[in-house]
Amino acid sequence: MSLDPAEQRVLDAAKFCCERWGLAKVTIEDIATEAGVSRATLYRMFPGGKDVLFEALRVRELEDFFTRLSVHLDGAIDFEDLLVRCVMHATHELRSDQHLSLMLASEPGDTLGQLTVDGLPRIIRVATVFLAPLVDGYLPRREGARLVELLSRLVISYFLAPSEQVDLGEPESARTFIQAFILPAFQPSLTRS
Amino acid sequence: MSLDPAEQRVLDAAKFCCERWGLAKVTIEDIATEAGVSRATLYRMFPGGKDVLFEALRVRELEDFFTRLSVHLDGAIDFEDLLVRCVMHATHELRSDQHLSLMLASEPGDTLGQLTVDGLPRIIRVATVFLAPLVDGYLPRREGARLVELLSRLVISYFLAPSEQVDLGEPESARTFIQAFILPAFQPSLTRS
DNA sequence: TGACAGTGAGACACGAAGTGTCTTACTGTC
DNA sequence: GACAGTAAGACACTTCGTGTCTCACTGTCA
Repeated sequence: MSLDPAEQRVLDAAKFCCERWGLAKVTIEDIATEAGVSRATLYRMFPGGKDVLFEALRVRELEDFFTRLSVHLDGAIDFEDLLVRCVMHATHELRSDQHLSLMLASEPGDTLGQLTVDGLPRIIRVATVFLAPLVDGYLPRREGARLVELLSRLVISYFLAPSEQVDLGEPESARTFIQAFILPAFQPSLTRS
Repeated sequence: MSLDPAEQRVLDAAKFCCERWGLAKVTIEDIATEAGVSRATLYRMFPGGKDVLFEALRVRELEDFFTRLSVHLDGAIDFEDLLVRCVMHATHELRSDQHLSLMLASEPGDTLGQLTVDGLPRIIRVATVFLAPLVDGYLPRREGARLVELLSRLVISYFLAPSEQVDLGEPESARTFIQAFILPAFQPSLTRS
């Protein structure tokens, strides 16, 4: 979870190299050089090499994402407001993520995989860790997890393929969407509004 | 000299791949795939592989450069005007060259080498081929070659490291420069002004 | 001063990937 | 129907990246 400064530097270097050369062309050597550490040190920090390193990078990025998101959720006045803020600011975060758009442009296949197929379980896991406490007041634990998963899938889908009907980055549109498709499904389980 | 369309496509692909991944990371396979030809065809076109291919690319870029430059030199009214236009538009070309600035940013070492150490003789050679006919009316052949070499070196130097004193992209500054440092050296050899 | 943890440098074997050449089969053209 | 040009892929060879290991060095604590 908590990484020391040297490990953070290595992850920064990995991110930088990845933007510069693309995941497919980066070598451990590139990252070590960029981070100013030796290859030996890098393997000591991330035993398993490239896979483990990029796994750690994705987890860090994801945690940063939800940390930034959480800031916008604090002032939510009720359940509906919480969900609207959630999908809206998550959408904004995704749209303004430079690294993500670079990766989507240069290596669509892998990056899409990280958002949909291979990476989605992790996204949902981290989303649940961060958001579950916030919905805990409104829904039973199990229902909360279902909700977080549903919202994660929807936000990603609407981000990747924007809809003519719905723009989850717009407050009104997001509110209408939440009211129409989300709230009804969870109304029966609500412990308070 | 004259390349067929397929060879042009391969060179375009090489240029594109080079911008995307950098010279160090590009493979012959990447270029062949990008150009939509097989590796065998690529080796038939450029026997010697990567070295020969990128050599051909540099020559083509250089010829394009001087072809574009020549357009601006046609209306020169006298020797001084010719030289001023020459350094000014060459400077403009260099400054607005997207590919060049990408390469300078991503691989400064190699790119600088192509402008100064390894690549300079070729630059001077091509410059002489293109510009000698234009100065032929004013200077003996041998003096013309000396002049072209001198100007090439100066334009590149001022492009790479801009001066506080001189901006060869500015007409007045370029004229003052030519008058002060170039014309006096070649005045004695002038066959007409 | 001496144990100690962390690091850089580099050797090493292994496997993956890129290279350059070749053969074969296919396609369109004259 | 000969022909030129090409894609595809097999091939041996080389280079490069990987993961592990050892050793020497450095700064930090006792």
